[in-house]
Formats: sequence, structure tokens, C-alpha cells
Amino acid sequence: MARPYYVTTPIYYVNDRPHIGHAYSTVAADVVSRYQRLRGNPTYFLTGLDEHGLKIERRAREEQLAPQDFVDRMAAPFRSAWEELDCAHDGFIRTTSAEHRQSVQAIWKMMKDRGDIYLDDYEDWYCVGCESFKTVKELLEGNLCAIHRTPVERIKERSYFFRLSNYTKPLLNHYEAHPDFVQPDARFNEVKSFVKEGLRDLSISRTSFRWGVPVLDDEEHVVYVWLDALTNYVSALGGPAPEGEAPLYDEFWTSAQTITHIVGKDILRFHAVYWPAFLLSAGVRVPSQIWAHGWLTVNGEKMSKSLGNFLPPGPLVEAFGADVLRYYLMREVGFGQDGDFSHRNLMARYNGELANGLGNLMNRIVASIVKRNLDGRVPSAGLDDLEDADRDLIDTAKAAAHEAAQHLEALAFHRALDTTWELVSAANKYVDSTEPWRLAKQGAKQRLEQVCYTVLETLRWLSIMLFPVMPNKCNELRGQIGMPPLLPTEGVDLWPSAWGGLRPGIETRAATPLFPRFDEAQERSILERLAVDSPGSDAK
RNA sequence: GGCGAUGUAGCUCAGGUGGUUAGAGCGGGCGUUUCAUACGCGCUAGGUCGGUGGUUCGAGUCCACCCAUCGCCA
Repeated sequence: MARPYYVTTPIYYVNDRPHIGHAYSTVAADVVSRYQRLRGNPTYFLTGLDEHGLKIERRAREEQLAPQDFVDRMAAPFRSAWEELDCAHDGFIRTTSAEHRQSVQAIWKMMKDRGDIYLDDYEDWYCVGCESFKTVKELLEGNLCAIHRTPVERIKERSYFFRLSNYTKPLLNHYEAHPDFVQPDARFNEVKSFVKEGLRDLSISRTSFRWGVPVLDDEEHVVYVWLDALTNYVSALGGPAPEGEAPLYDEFWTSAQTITHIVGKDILRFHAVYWPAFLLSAGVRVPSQIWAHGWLTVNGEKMSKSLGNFLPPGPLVEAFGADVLRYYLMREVGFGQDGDFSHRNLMARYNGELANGLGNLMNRIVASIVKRNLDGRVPSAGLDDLEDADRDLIDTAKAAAHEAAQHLEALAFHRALDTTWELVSAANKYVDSTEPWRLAKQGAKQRLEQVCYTVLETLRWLSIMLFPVMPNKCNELRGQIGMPPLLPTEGVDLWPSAWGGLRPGIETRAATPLFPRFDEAQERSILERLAVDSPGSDAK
């Protein structure tokens, strides 16, 4: 049974350069998509760029480029960032593409045909510095902009409006019918209380700039950036379109089992309120879930333009490798909560969990015991001769795989990894308690084979369970235990559930440690190379 | 100002519907093995569970108020 899964990141504003926050969203979406593919589900992973707006128009002019040339140039670093991080998206949507523009106009028409769009005068206070309207309550005394502290002007602009006010009730109904529509729950509460206050009609066109999607039949207006941007999720699939005209849209939107939008908490309202309202109006299916993750600080400090501490992912990938960075991002902070990206923490987890835990587990068995005593081959082991210790580890593996899967379904990446490490830890304890090196000396061949097989099979399970987060390292691990790389296949569920998939007789290929430990000198030089202040070295 | 959270060991956090000595990981301390990436394993942390007052035979776990931090809306 095909259960199409569609996962998206926000489209990033192309005016920025990719930083660790973008990477966080994108890696999370990639992990989701890799997990779904492992389970055999048809999966589509979309990311992309928001390339319209006044800011882009201006920047392009400053750089004396046509806006399109400017965004073309700015798009490149995003593409390469996702490649470096092994984020294997299926689609990369750019809002300046012709298909996207058509989709925006198509949605506009559907909303208009519904009678939800009208032209009216919009009059309010306007701050020239902000380039935006302000409500009275946002102003300081004396009609000053709270940000610029300059007087605001009374401006009247003709604009198209969307009858958002008509959707207060339908949205509340939708929320009630879909208690998981927004995650985490606390964020959902915010959304609900915002909507309960009652929604006002939304201005959805601008005449103050040109760099956008022209409004259908009224080219003086450009479509409001958020209506434009949100539409990317369907335009990338060729929608909205009548059935049969856009196969991707049929599969991954209209009849998708699950549609998950991963977003930062700052843009939750647009996704949880405006977007479903637009879709309800257009008569288009609403996504299953909006997942709002938290913000990352960097070494305890907020990333900001003024501090100039935007952390690009590139140098981190160079220093640690994509898999390790992905692991750290998914492991360190609970998805949905704010957290801190700390170089020191990353290295501590690397040494403690990856090197000492998983890496050493593989190494002590594969490169040492199996290689020296079993001719480097996977031994045969009968399920009939299992001892209690073996059964315990197998049970632990089964429980961990089951739990980790549940956590991954729920995008609780940190919990999934936590659970997985319980298995790593149990396996290390198992090796200690069964003492295979002693079995070898004693010539207890059969028992030795059983023990080694049990650990190797555990490693095989781990190579699958960790694959969504660390695809390359997992394939390396598989290589060392004699397994081929994982090849997710539609319709085939590869998630481990039955013990004994590792075939006896195959040759293991011991190689260098998976995660070579950093010594202090290396840590220092990495920190230096990345130009990280080291206030943490409180030695003297 | 309105609404909603959060406040548990040095750090990061778990602790459905109240019930014997409040948990985990990391860090710290002690011990131990030697197969392994000086890795692993075992033991250890005596923390007024933000504060006060209640309900109850019994409360991190329910109620009230207070303090602090944060988020959303204004």
C-alpha cells in the first residue's frame, strides 16, 4: 500500500546566505524524507528559495544587476550547502520560475472565483523606513514608528483583499478536527488563541514594487509576498491542477498520506493560519501538519546581523563532515525547542557518543575479535543456542528499533537518537559481560561465534536505524561488517524488525575507525580554524 | 495589559490519570578490565523537585496566591 509522504522546508529568502539555522530545518526535513524512504513510502522532499520582494529589487539595483540575475547568483550557495550536507531534496523550487508564477495566479483565480478577493482602499499609518503599514497600537506616542522613531505618514493605498475574516470559524473547526495540525502543542495554543480573537481581512497585493507575481488581470498590482511564497508547496508539484494533469501534485498533495511543513517558529502564523485559509478558499486540500522548530543560538549568543556571528554550515562540514554535523543538530536539542549550537558540545558528543560509543563498539568487534579469531568472516549462529545475555540484547534491539521508529514518525529526532544510543550502550555492556576475547583464548568457538554474530547483527540494525541521520557513516559501517550500502526502495520496508538478517560466511572488511577520536590538540586546532572564542577553557 | 507555557542534581533534561528510599545522560570522584579509538564496564552525586499556603491518610504530580524566565497577541 503506497503511502505518499511530502515533506518541505520553508523557502529561504534568497537575500540571505545559508547559515546554521537554514541547515537545521533542511537537515530535519532530509532526515524525515530518508526515514520515510527507508520504510518504503513514496516520498517527496522539497526545499527552495523565496526570490521576490522589495528588498531583492533594491539589492539588485544596488549591485547594478537585473533582479533575475541577482537571485540567480544568490541561489547558488544554497544549492551547494544542501549538497554538502547531503540533503537529498527531490525538488528545489524558486519563486521566480515560470511554473510557480502560473500556480500563484491559478490559486488567486480559485480564491477569486470563490468570491474571497475584493479590491479596496487600505488606509493606515505607514513607516517609510520599514516600508510597511503600522496599526495605531504599534506606534509610540506622537505617531512615531517604534523601530525608527520617526513620524509615520497616513497613507491610502488601493489593494486587493482576501476575506480572511470569513475563515475564522472554518479554521477553528479544522484545528479541532486535527489536534496534531500544529506541533509542538504549545505553539498550537498560540495559533488557536490568535485565531479565536477573530481574523481581519488580509491585504494580498502591493503596488509599491514590481518584483513579484503580477496580479491576474491587474498588472499594476503584485501578489503579496506570503501568498506568493506559500504557494511554492503546491507549485513545485505542478499544482494546483485538475486531476491527471500534474502527476506529482496528485500523488504528493491531493492524495498524500502525510504532508508535513517544517518551519521556524517565526513563520508559524503564515503557515498555520493564512496558508490553510488560502487553501480552504481555493478548495484545495490542507496539509497534515505544520511543525514549528525552535531557534539555535551559537555558543550561547543569538545569531544576528549586528553581531556578525551568522554561522555558515560550510566550514563546519569541512571540519567535522556532514554526518557528524547532522548528528549533532538532531541530537543536541529537542525538535521544537530552542537550543544552542556549541562547538565544544559538538566535539564532546562526538568523542563521547560517536567515537567512544558507536565507533569503538564496531572497532573492538570487527577490527579485532572477528578479524583475529574468526578469519574476518561473519560466523554462523543458531537461534536455538541463545543464552540469556544474547536474548536480552536482541530484545533491547527490537524495542529500540520500534521506539526509534515511533520517535522518527513524530519528528522527535533527539529522542530517536537517545533510544538508539541505549542500544549502543547495551551492546557495549554485552561485549563486556560475554568477554569474547576470553572465549577465543579458551577455544570456546561456538560461543564466540554466537557472541560475535549477535554484536554484528546489532551493528547491522544500527546501520539502518541511524541511516536517516548519518547516511554516509552508516554505509561505511555496513561496508565494514560486509553489508552493501542501503538502497531504499519504494514498496520495501527496510526498517529492522526480524533478527538474523546478517548472512553467515560473508567477509567483514575492517578499516579505519568510523569516528576517530579528537584529542585535545585537534580540538584546539579545530576551534582555532573555525575562529571560535574559547572562554570555556577555564584552566587558568 | 490579555492568553499560554516554563522553573526538578554543576550542565541538559525525563518524571500518563497523586502513593514505598525523586530518575537519565554528560561533567566530577572512586574502582576495574585489556578485545578496542587511553576506548569499555561498575560504583558514586545525598537535589528544601522556584516560594508560600491549602486539599488529602499521602503531592514535583491537584488548588490558590506570589516570584522569576520565556513565548504569542496587543
